[in-house]
Amino acid sequence: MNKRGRSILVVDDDRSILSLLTAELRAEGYETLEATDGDKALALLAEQPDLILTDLAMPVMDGFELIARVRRQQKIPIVVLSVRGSESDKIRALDLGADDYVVKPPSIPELLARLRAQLRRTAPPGELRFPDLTIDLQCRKVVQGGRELKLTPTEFALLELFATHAGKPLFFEQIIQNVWQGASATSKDTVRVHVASLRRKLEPDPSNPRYLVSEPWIGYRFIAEPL
Amino acid sequence: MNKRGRSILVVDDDRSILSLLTAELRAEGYETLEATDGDKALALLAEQPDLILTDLAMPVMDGFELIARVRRQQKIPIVVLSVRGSESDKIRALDLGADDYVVKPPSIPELLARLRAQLRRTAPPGELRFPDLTIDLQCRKVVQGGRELKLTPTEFALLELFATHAGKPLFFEQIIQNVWQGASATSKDTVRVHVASLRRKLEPDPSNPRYLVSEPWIGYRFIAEPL
DNA sequence: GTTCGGCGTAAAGAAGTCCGGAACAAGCCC
DNA sequence: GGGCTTGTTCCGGACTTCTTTACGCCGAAC
Repeated sequence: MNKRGRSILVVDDDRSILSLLTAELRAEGYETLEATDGDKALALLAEQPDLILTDLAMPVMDGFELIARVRRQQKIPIVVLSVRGSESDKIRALDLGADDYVVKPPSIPELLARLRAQLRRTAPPGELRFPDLTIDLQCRKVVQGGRELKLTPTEFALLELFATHAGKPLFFEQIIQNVWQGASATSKDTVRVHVASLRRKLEPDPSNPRYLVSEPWIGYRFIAEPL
Repeated sequence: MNKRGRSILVVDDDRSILSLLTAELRAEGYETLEATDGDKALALLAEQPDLILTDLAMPVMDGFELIARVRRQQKIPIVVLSVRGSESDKIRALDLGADDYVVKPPSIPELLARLRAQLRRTAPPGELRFPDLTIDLQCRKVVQGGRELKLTPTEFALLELFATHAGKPLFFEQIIQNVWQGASATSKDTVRVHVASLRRKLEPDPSNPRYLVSEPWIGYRFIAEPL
C-alpha cells in the first residue's frame, strides 16, 4: 500500500467532523490539511494536496463555489461529502467538477475505497526512489547521480525486482521465478552473470558492491533506504 | 455539448436492463456498445470505448474479473452498476480498479452525471502540442516547423498513439493492439516498416531519430516534452 | 595445508533484434 | 487498363543481448 506522501485537504465547517475525518485519514497513512470554509481551502491549495474532500454547506464560501473555483485552475480530484442527498445537489456538484459524491454519514471503509480510487488515477508515475537512485517503472528509466543508466531488459527486470524488495534477501529461486518466469532452463550461473553486468553499470566500485550485495548460499540482497 | 463521438461499453447479462441503459445513453447522445458477459466485453475493447459501465453478476466472466483484466492493460474509466450494495462488494470493485460504484436501481440523472464526471477527466485534448510539432486529432493534421506533414492513416494512428504516451516506451504488443485493433496477423515487421516511413516524414535526420527512438527488445518510445 | 563449493569476471558462441531495401498484393483515381 | 499510393512480407548485414563455459579467487571444513 503505497500511500506515502499523499496528502488530502479536508474541508468541513463542523470541527468535530473535521477532526474525526482527519483522524481516520491519518490512521490510513495519509497526510492531511484542514479548512473550515472554502476561502481557507483555496489558500491551502498552495500546499499542493493530492485530493480535496469537501462538505457543501459552509460559511464564507460554500462547496459548490469551491469546486468551481478549484476547477478553474486545477484538475485535482474532488470528492464531496455532504448530508444533502438530493439528486439535484449531486448532479450540480458533479457537473461543476466534483469527481465523486458521498452522502453523510459515510461508511468509512467505503469512503476510503472511493478516495483510493480517485487517488489511483493521479498516482505519480510508478517510481522507486532511493538516495542517489531513482527508478521510473513506467518510463523504464533509471537515473543515478543525474545520469541515466542504459540497462538491458533483463538487467532492468532484475533491478526492479531487487528495488521492490529492498532490504530483504532474494533467493535464486525467487529471482529466476520473477525475472525469467521460472523458465526451467535458467541456472544460477545465468543470474550471476546478469548481476555482474548490472553491477558494472550500477555500482561505483563493481568489485566492492554497495547496493547489490551477495548473500552466500541464498542469493542477493539490495541495500538502500527507500525514499 | 461535447459528447460527440464518446462511446460507452455497457455490460449486463439482463438484456432488458441492457437495452434500457443503452436507450438512455443514446438519448444523451452517446454511442453505445453492448456485451452480456465479461468475455464479450473484453473483445469489444478493440472498438476503443471511452468508458465501461458494467454489472457485477454475469456468466462466463463476472464483473470483478472483467475489471481486473481491463486494468491490466488500460486506464479507461470503469463504472460499476450492481444490485449488490454491500460495503465489501463496493470496496472490492473499487480496489480492483473501478472508478465509481452505483447501486441498482439507479437514479438515471445521477448516473448520467457520474458518467459525465468520469468522462470529463479523460476528455481527449483534441490537440497535442510539442516543441516544433502540433498534432490536431480532430482535423487529423500534423504541423511541424510551419509545414504540414502528409501522413497515411496508419502513420497518423501510430503518431497519435506515440504522442499520447510521450516519454513512456510502448511495447510492440501494445502498438499492434491499439493501431491494428489486435489483428493477429500483424507482425513486428509491419510495425517496423511503418515506423520507418513515419520517421522519414517526421525526423530531420531519419537515420538518427530524435523523436521516435527504438527501445531495444521493447518497442519504441516517443521523446518530447508535452506543451 | 589441502580440498571443496560458491562467487565474480571474461570470453565466445548462439540467438535474437533493428534497419533498409526490394518485391508483392490490394485499392483508388484518371 | 495503367499509374499511383498504401500496406505487408521477406531478406541480408550489422548490431546487441543472452547463455554457456572456463578460470581464478576466497572462505569454510577437515
